[in-house]
Amino acid sequence: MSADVRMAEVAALIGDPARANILAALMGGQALTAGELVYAAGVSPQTTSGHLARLTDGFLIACVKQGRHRYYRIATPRVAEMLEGIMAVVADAPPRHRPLSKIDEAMRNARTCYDHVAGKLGVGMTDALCALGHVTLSGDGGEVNESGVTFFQKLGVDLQSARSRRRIFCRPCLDMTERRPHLGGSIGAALAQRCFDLGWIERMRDGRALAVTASGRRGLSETFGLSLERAESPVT
Amino acid sequence: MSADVRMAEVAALIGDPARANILAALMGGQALTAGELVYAAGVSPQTTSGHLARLTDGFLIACVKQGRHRYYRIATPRVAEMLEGIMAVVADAPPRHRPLSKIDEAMRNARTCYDHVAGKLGVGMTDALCALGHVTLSGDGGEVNESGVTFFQKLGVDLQSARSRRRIFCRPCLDMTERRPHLGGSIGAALAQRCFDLGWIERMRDGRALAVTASGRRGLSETFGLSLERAESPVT
DNA sequence: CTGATAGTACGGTCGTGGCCGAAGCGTCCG
DNA sequence: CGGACGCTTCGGCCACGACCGTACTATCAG
Repeated sequence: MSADVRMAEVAALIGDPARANILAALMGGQALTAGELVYAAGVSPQTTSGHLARLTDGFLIACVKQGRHRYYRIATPRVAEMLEGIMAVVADAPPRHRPLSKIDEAMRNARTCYDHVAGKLGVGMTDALCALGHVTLSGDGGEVNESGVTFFQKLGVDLQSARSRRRIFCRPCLDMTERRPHLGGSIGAALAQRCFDLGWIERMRDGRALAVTASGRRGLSETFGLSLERAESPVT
Repeated sequence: MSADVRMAEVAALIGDPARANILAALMGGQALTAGELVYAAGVSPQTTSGHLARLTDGFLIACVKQGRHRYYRIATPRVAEMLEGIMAVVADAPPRHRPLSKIDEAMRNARTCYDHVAGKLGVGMTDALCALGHVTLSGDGGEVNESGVTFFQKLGVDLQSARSRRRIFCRPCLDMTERRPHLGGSIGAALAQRCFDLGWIERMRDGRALAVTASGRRGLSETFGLSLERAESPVT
């Protein structure tokens, strides 16, 4: 009973549009300053500050001071997973009025989803991994096959740190825009990290959207057999 | 952007105490009548009815009419997983004021969590499965080992229907009261179902709490090596 | 020191939404 | 058919909380 009340409190924190915008922005995986979050929230600085304080009190986000800036980030991976869960329900249920074509083209192409890759690129890589038999995804879970272990090691993905305890974990994360699963979990995070390290993808200046570099285009084509639309060239 | 607004809408639905109580009650896995949910919600029938309408509109719960009753249930497994995610965050973060000793003894001992077993019993079974090497759980995922496949088959668990696509899925679900993971996912559901079929556990009259029967005590002891406290005898 | 920028705290206004009483439908029973 | 029951709809009351204007506290640059 008491736990239900706490559930309501947490949900109510997420249930305000301004706060939801803030959390969605932070789901990009980067820590952002209060000022940047003012822009994301779409309300005044004072109001945003209040929201940030409440989210911090509720342990949904954490704050570090740095000079005269304060950087906010999602508090824990568990919080990120919770938000993914909500977004999955949202993406799932409703052919509601707008089919949300207002989302930025670059965002739909490639973006981060907390700590892994989403959008057309994320779904494409995931499809390739499944098609090549490296990974098997079911409706609500998945696993890395033998060939996948070899594949990831050859690619230089750090499987060690991806095994949070004993075994690599791998799970589908329903893509908000594509309405199909992309690779999440610790293996998804490790793969994304490796793509950054290889210089295949870079964050665009708006933070969450990703640009595929020239070497990335080559690498992704050779490794995953992906041929990417011209659209992802670093326009901005 | 538009997706964030929808996220806020869904979260706001959960963010009301009365509605959170309703959803928590339905997380027992059974469909309940509006009348029963009035009791769970803790508000008047009219108000509850309004809440039920809003939850239905938001696709979080579904309703079937049956005679003069209306049975409500969680709309989809995805919604259930979302709620589990929120409860995991709640159970995770806070040593808040009350260490919630107000929860019913029977509930803490054994209860359903949507479609699988939670509480001391659920955690106990899960620990046993891990200790015997049948199942491996990591922080955010898990898998059934070779010996586990044999074990479950011998127990009569329907592995076929537990493979939602190709492979059995298995994941940890953070126990609200025990603060440790118990077995969730489709394999958790199948195991719970088998325990019901074997007559090892039964729902107590309040719906969510479970009673371990005499044969259940025997079976759980032989199969999992669990020795249960006397407390779970069907008191009510 | 002054001025500029980043961020927070306070106080008052206002709208959304939760709540209940009363009343309205369907369903079942004798 | 009349009445009880299950549940919903309607209307009005009230409060919580989101919002902004103003004012305040850090940090940095010169």
